[in-house]
This record gives sequence, C-alpha cells and structure tokens, in this order.
Amino acid sequence: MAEKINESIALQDYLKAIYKLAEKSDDAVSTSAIAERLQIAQASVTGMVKKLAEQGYIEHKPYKGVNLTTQGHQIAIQTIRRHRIIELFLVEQLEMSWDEVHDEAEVLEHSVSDKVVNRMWEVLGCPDEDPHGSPIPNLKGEFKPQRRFTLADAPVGQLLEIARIKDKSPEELRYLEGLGLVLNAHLTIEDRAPFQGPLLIKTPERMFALDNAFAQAIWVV
Amino acid sequence: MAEKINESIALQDYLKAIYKLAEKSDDAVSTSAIAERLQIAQASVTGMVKKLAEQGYIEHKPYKGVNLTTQGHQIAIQTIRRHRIIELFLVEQLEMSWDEVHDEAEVLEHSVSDKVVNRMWEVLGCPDEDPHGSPIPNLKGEFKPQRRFTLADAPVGQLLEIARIKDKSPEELRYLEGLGLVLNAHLTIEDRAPFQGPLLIKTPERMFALDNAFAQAIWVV
DNA sequence: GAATTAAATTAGGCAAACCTAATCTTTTTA
DNA sequence: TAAAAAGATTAGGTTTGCCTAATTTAATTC
Repeated sequence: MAEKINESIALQDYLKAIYKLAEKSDDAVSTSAIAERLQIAQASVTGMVKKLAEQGYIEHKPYKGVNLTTQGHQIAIQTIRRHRIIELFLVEQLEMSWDEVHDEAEVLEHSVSDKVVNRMWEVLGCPDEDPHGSPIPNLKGEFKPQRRFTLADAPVGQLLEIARIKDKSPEELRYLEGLGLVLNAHLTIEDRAPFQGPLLIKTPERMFALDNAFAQAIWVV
Repeated sequence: MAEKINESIALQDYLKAIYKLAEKSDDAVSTSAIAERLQIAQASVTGMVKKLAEQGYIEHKPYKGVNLTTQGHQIAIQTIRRHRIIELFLVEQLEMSWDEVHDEAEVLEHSVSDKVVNRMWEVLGCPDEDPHGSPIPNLKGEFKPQRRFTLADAPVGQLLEIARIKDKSPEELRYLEGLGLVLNAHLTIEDRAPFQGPLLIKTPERMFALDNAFAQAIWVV
C-alpha cells in the first residue's frame, strides 16, 4: 500500500550517484562507493539504500551492491537532464563561467520545476549537449547516441576533437584550460606510455605530457 | 554560544511571513496569523517562534506577538528581493505567464544563490519593480520610495494608473485581468460606497463594481 | 465578576536523514 | 586455512520541523 513516496532531494541525489557510478564500472554499485561520492557515512547509505529498495527505485542484494530499476533510472536521468540544462543556461544566458555553474546546478536541479527547465531548454534552442560537452537527454530521457572514446582509449596519431570533459574540480578544470584542453579544441596523441602511463599530447600551440587519470576524463571524437 | 545558525528554508519563510503581516497591520504579529499564512499548526508556530527569538531574528513577547529584529528584517527583505527578481525573470526571459510564476518563485527563492540572482537582476536591467508592480529592494535592501494608495484609499474622480497588485490567487488575478485591471492600466473611481462598501470603477472599456477586498489589494499612482 | 470563548503555550510524538559505535560477512593474505 | 583487513549492516542517537491533545492565559460577554 506504500508506493508513491516523496521524490525528495536525498532520493534524487542517491539515484543520480548510483547512475554515475554504474556508468563507469558496469558492476553493481557498492554502498561504500555511494558513501564516498555523496560524502555520507556508510551506515547512513545502507539505511537509505534499504528504503530506496523497498520503494522500488533500486534492487539491493545485501553485501553485494545495488542496481537501478527502470523507475530509478528514469528519475536519475531526469535529474541529470535538469542539471545539464541549468548549467548550460547559466553559462549561456547569465554569462557565468564554466567552473562555477556545477555547484549552482547541483542545488537548483532539485527545486526547478519541469516547466521552467523545459522553458530554459527551449530558450537555449533545445540543445543535446551541455557546456562540458556532456549529452542532455531529451524529454523522454533518451540520449542522442554518439561514438566517442576517452583520450585513454583513442587512437594514436589521429586528429581528435574534445567533445566532453567529465566532471572535474574547478582547480583541475583550470589546469586543463591552461593546457588548451577545452571543449571543441583539437589535438593529437603522439604517444601513449604502457601500464596506464601518461600520454604525449600535441595541440596547435604546444606539446606536453598528460596523466592517464586526466586522459580518462576527456572524451574525444 | 549558539549564534549563527542555519539560514534554512523554514527560517526564511517565517521571517518573510512576519514581514508581510507586519506590513499590513503595523502591530506585533500574532502566532495565529503566521500559522494561517503558512498553513501550519499554531503550536508549531509557537515552537518555531521561540527558536527564532532565541537566535535573535525576532522579538517575542509571549501571548502578545512578535516583531522582526534588524537581523530578521534584513533576511526577510533579501528573501523578498530574490522572490521578485525570480518572478520578473521568469516572465520576461522565459516568457512565462503572470499567474504561474508566483509558486515557482516561492520555491526557488530558497535555493538560488545570490550570485545567480544578481546576474538575473543585471540581465533584466536592474529594475526596481516586479511584474506585479511591487518594488524590488536594491542590493542593500533599500526600497525606492514611492507615493501610492490602494484603490480603497485613492481619491474619487481622478485618473489613476495601476502600479501594483498585491499577491492574489491565480483565479483572482484572472478575474481582475478579465475586468481589465492589470499593471499600468488606467481607471477612475466614480464612486465609493460607505462602510467598506464596493467601488464603482470606470476603465476605458467599461464600468463595473469592485468589492472593497479587491480594492485594498490594488495600488495606484 | 463569573463564565465562556479565543488565542497561545506546553507536552509528547513522528518522519526524514543524518551520525557513531558495535557487530556481522566477505575477501585477502600469510 | 586461519587470521587480519575491508566492507556492509544493525543498533541506538541526534536534529529539524512538523503534528495532536491538553493546558494556560487573555479577552468577551452575560
């Protein structure tokens, strides 16, 4: 008899975190990973996970991890959609800077109504990418399919264009910007060291080494 | 030792409600009035009022009522400023309608950062009035002073311009709109019945009677 | 001025989301 | 494979902001 519960802020944050973690590992998501990402105590996550499972947003196998159900997936995607539209709106319409919009959007994604988000989206011209180059799902929660690699997987010696930089801290973003690694910039991978080693990158301006950790965050076409 | 506490949503709602109630009565504000306005049980209001008083946002004389302190006043004004800027932004930039923006703003005023609100304000051209004609305080919380009356107090037989319509429900706003009573519209009071009775109003289009309750919500220049 | 009514307050509780500490499970390692 | 370490869960507690019911204070009215 208990079904349609509060779509609270916490709920959305958990589902979004699980979605993002699942995206990069493919496995069931561990409670500790969620705790780490949301900066919440493990025990609290266990408790919340239990509730979310009871209410049908996720599946939970104790000691094994969690997976989103269709219902949970839908909410996660919609939350991400909101987030990205808000980011883009702040950058394009309010002329805010790339590295300050993430935190704003993190708050607003929970309080802006669908109506307002959709108006923003229309005003922006119904884009399918946000300022980091991340895809924006459409109204039905579908992403526009794209063929992309991270720098860590992309072919050596080929001209590439940066299509996306996954969430990084403002400091890291500024570092990358300093190197000329921004959305739509062009570059070539000259060499890649083995064992997850650094990459040798050439841009129109210069040549430099990039740690593999960063390479995994940069998507190219 | 307990001083700078959470500037929570509830806090802002209470201070704003007290501000608005004080504005129209001049007296200390009763807990029941707050309860009525916020749709919260009286006992809950008493409890909250106690906390707000302890923390220095209001002064509370038990059984007598409350008044804002300078600190509480400041927060109330800033919350109202946010509200009005958001409303205006939604109307002007997102082309939303007059009667749907209030509820949106009611939520967003608590989560939009000062930085974003100020960018909105600049994009709007630093206005000093919102779409209802209500004044928007500037960054320091000062209102631009204005000489205005409600229809209930305005002189008979003189050409008036509507400068403000105080918060009314969407239904009521639509009723007024149907009569041609919108922001900046012109009209004349032909006659006013005694004992808080109805007014006889003439607009360029027609002539009609208006209940005194509505007259008190309409400000004119 | 005593009795009724209205308004405000106290008392005791609840739900959401956290937390810490203690107790399992599971995995790793010697 | 037994012991140690890592990860997950349970148990019990906190804070915020709300609720209902009971009580107290103030204002009205007969």
